[in-house]
Amino acid sequence: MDTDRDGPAAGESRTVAVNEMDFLSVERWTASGKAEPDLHLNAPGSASIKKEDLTINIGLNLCTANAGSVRSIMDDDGVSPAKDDDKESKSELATMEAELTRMKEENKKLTETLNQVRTNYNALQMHLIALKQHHHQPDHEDDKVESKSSDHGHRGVLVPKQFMHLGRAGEAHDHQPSHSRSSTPSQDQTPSPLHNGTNKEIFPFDERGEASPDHGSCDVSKATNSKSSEQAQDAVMRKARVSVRARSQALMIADGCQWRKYGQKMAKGNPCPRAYYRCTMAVGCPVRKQVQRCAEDRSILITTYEGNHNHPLPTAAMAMASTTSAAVSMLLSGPVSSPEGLINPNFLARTTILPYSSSMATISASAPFPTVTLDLTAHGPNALQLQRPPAPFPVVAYPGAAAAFLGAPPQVLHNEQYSKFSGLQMPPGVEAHARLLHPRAPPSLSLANTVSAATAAITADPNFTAAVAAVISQIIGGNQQGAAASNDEENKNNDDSNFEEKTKPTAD
DNA sequence: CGGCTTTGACCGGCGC
DNA sequence: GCGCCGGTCAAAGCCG
Repeated sequence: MDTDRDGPAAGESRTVAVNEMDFLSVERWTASGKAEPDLHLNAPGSASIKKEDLTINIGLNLCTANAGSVRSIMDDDGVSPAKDDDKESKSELATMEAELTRMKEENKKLTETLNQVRTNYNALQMHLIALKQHHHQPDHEDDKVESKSSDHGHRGVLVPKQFMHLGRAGEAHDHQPSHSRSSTPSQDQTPSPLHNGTNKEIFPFDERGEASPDHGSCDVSKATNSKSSEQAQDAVMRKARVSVRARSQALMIADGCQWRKYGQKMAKGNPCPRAYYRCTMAVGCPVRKQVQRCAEDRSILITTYEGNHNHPLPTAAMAMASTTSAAVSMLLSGPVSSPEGLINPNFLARTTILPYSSSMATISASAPFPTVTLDLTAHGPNALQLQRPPAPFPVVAYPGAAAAFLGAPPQVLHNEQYSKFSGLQMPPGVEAHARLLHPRAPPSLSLANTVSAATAAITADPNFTAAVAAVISQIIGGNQQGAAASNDEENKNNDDSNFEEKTKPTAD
């Protein structure tokens, strides 16, 4: 209880009451031994928060920590030192309870403030990145950023849409013409319940991928044409997808969502028909998916997701969703020129720590739209492929692959998930390496690591569908709902078992 | 009877 | 401008 009184050495940072909001819970101890607020958003280029925001830290921790933590914090503040063996503590206890209640109420407001801070942080980072991009590519990149932000100036911040909202849900607010008919449900959908009001939440399957305007060309002159580039950009924005290749004999993989088939077409170059499904778990959910067998190997089922759910997902769905969303985050992170196209340096840097993934990132210039391909069938180095348009994304690079995911609820990927990953599938030393790269890794540890681990785990298991269910669901789904995780345990298990049951006969 | 699948028609984007 | 192609619609039929 008194441990918090003795702070670490001066200048040393420590984390207090690690919890859902631990990425904000950093104190810096000064030479005087006094903890002074030094809050950070745990992200690349983290932005400090003003001193008055210390209340965010305290309030949030109070609401999530146990009573001991509460007492510790209060001790630090000298408000009401609790003494368990003292009868007089009764009144102090009442005071503490009142204080706790007050802070819980305050927590709601602070959470909103926090969301705003995060929004502003992302906005600032986007702006910084845009400036950096401008520094490296002064010809045209910034023009697009500025034109883009001016188009959506009603949001009040200079943030490329690409990173603020990856899914189709944003279309309703963007007043963009849809490529489909105006009567489609996606046009008038309501804001997602998962949305925290910051206009930047990344949903599971949130992969509109607002990206390159000139996705089919590197022509600079074309890029300087703001009008045409915007149009092309809009087209790509709607099209970023996540494709999952899985070896299965089933009609489609069980991903935890309910789907309704609304069409089937014969696609060119593939004798197998392509089936079109839309999510029916909620009215107006814009998520669609295409299911098609691979022309070369018909035992491989290719499932392509597009759009973002406007409803909470079951655990099993969250598992796949988180993984694919993470992949999208990487896809949309910063580009780096390569002879073949574009490679995200963060992705490479992080994925290559896995022995399985020495060359996981490959670029397909044939992909008309940014597409992440999670190849769950491969046992070789190409288990995870990134496909993006051959041209650079016009808006900005996003140097922190995980940063996009920071927009998602922090419980999506978290400590336990990471440790589960580590314990289950990460090779020895990899986790240590990862932590070396990211000393405070768990809360926002690179998505690349997560996906890489998932891919490695899956590819290491010949029974890949069982691996998908058992590994990803356990890792991500087990904690995806924060406090509800424990309650979901049974559901998770059920989902997992269902998943396995559905897919088992198909997994070789 | 409601929900789902099937399937031909329709629409829009894109390349030539 | 035309044709190709991907994606979607919607009527009809099926199923529990």
